[in-house]
Amino acid sequence: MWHNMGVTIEAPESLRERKKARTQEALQSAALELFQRQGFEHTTVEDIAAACEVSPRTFFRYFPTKSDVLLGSDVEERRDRMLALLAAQPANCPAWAALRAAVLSLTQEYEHERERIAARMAVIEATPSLRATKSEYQRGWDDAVVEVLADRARRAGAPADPLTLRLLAGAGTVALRAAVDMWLAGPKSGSLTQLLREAFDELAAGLEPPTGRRPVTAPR
Amino acid sequence: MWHNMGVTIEAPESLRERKKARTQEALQSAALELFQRQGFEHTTVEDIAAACEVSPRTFFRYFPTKSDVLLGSDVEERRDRMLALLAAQPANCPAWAALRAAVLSLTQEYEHERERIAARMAVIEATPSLRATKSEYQRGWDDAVVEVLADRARRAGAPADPLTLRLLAGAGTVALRAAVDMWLAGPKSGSLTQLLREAFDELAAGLEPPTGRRPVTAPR
DNA sequence: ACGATTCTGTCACTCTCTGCCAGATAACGC
DNA sequence: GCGTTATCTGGCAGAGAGTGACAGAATCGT
Repeated sequence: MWHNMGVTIEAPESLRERKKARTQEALQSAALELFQRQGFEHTTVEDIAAACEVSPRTFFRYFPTKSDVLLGSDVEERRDRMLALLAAQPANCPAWAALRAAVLSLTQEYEHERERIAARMAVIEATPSLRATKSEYQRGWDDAVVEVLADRARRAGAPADPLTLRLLAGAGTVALRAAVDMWLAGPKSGSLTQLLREAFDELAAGLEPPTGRRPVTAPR
Repeated sequence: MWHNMGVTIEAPESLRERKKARTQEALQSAALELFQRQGFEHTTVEDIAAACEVSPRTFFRYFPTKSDVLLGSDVEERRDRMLALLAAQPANCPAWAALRAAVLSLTQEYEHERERIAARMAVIEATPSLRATKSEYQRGWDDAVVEVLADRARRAGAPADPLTLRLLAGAGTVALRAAVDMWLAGPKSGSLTQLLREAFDELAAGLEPPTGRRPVTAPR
């Protein structure tokens, strides 16, 4: 009875659950469409709610802020899976390699939904306030990675300099962000996995070129 | 006539200019004090304006948003000076060394105002929306650094892979942020200059430890 | 079918931020 | 000095995000 085209639909739960899930998704897709068409700032919550025939008050029962209709939910879920994967790496595996492995295995499932991610990113990049919110999400990710890495080091018996930990986590974020940006910039850039490998390897190898002249110091 | 304790006061400009500068500074310090006492979110623009005996409407003539009273102006000025310094590095100086030199010479003047920076940072760290705005500022810095580095590479005749450029700029931001965080965490951490040197050197040397076991890949 | 639970809409409200216009104040020419 | 002009300020009105409270509707357990 709960089959569709031979694909089993997930458990029907209750009528309430289904209705909730349906309006939540309706709000998200209506919001994305309106944001793409007329921009984030020029779309009011009233517009989104009206498109779903729902009161504005109800919108805020599903999403704490207007931004969260675009940024929330699945991002955090994936982040948690990544952190779990990082924590599960063998204790004697070096931190950077563990980070690299966790990120790579997480982003493999991104590969097939470039379209959707690109659409969402386009809205975010075009809206300063959304860029800010996204940055804040990433910062939370950084802090969590620092925590997990500190745990790993503690468990392995190494002292774990806090500066080193922050540099590791921050470098991981930078590698991820740079690779995703390149990946979304055009299909010619290659696969996300390949770009990620390049980014992580480049940072691992170090940033100092073999040789060069000494830099000048500040004037006065 | 415009001397005070033997120190020459800057040009008096006009009466209007002086009044403007005075109320702007008054708004900033009143805002900081109120933010520290009762938090950013629980301080209304009306509060700040009332503390300076000014209408709320006037507040927004000095600062486009409530956040900008804490984050604006001098941050951008210092950023521009840093970018100019980076652009002025010799063309054959490797990018990472140039970045390091520019950041180090910029932050030397921070060394003596730890108190003020720490106070401001405490408010920012305690307020998610301010953390987000700060992250957005830093992102703008990243983009500008990428631009300058691309210019340098173009001028030097090198191809300049965009991924490498982003990694360099991002790594610079990470080093700066990590060092400043450590510096503000406690006076025992040492001078900011020393912390910055450590951070830049550590990233330059690379993140891969000599050896270790291979990481595991993702399940399923 | 009937209470209990949960969801939704309406109303009222705070706060940020903007446009508009009238009045105050400083700058400039004479 | 005096009048003219540019600039600054305050008050008013309003849009939009977000929140609390309450009544009614839908759904759930039995």
